[in-house]
Amino acid sequence: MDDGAPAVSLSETAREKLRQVVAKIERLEEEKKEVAAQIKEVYGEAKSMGYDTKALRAVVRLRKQDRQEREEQSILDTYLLALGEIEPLT
Amino acid sequence: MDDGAPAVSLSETAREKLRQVVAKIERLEEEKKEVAAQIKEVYGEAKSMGYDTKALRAVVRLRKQDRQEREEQSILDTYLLALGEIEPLT
Amino acid sequence: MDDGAPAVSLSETAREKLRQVVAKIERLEEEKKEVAAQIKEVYGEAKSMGYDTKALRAVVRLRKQDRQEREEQSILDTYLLALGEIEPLT
Amino acid sequence: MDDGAPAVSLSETAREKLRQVVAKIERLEEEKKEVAAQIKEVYGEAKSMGYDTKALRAVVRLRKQDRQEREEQSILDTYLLALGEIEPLT
DNA sequence: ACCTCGCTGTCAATGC
DNA sequence: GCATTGACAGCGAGGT
Repeated sequence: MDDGAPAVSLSETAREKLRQVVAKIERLEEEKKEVAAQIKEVYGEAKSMGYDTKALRAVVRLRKQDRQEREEQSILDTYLLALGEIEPLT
Repeated sequence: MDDGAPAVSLSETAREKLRQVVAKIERLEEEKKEVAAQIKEVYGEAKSMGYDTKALRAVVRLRKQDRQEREEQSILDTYLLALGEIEPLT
Repeated sequence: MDDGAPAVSLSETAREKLRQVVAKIERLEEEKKEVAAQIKEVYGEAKSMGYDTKALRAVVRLRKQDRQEREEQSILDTYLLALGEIEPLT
Repeated sequence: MDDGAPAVSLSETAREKLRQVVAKIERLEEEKKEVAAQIKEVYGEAKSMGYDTKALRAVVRLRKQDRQEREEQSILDTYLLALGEIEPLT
């Protein structure tokens, strides 16, 4: 049963703090939404310029993957180097 | 470096087992696809009978939500109350 | 303003028909859900048999792609080439 | 057959334009990522202050839903009424 | 360490 | 036809 009554009460101070937290999150989510809209816009413009959107997305995706793989590799190298498993380029 | 050569080999038995697993998954995905097609079909028939498809989908969606939403409500109420959500949104 | 009152009324016959349509859709969606659960189950079993689930999913995905794909790849190559991401065949 | 050779070539001008488009998208995605990280951070801080993160997320989600849902309700009510999901205003 | 859940990004379908 | 919206699969974080 849920009668809608909260199980606990919050002090006014706590409520105020909570409000701030939620407000901050919502503000940031709004920002994120705007940036997402801008990205969409760029794809839209590209499309109306004759670009193949799907391929364009694929390019961006692949480049991201490559970046990640390289990143992982370099951390890995750092570790291996630290462990003396590989030699630095002399 | 990845020369494309597998790091390990599978016995014939293991290969056979793998084949079976993949086959089973693919068979189930096929089934799922068929059911999805049937659903689409029903909406199609409904539409050609004059139903407002969008509204129909909304009904189904809402009924599903209603079935779900019946959890965590208590703690939630505390927060919502604190945020003044019990009052109309300004 | 939405006072919750429907804009139009439906005859009893129409209501009955509507009920049937919704029921049929919900039944099919239930089926679909079950099949999805079975797929998940297969992956689960595979995992507990020592399979690398992520790799397994990749296999299934690639096989599906192979079945479909053999398009757009050339546009993609064009883009990647333009960006210097891949090398032309010399 | 896909031998990896692009079907078409791009002029230098076109290549430059493509580069710009991709660069712009990547820059915006970077921004989005940063904002997402900030959001995550806020949740993290909230948690270390003793908030129930799950509930907090639920609050944010519900408030978003509330802001949205205020559409199509009229036709919808007709259908829901027919299905006995809601009662007519007596 | 595993598992669940939520989020994100992609793809297809529908309406304008 | 394009734009919007919804569905789905994949990934990652967080909790147990």
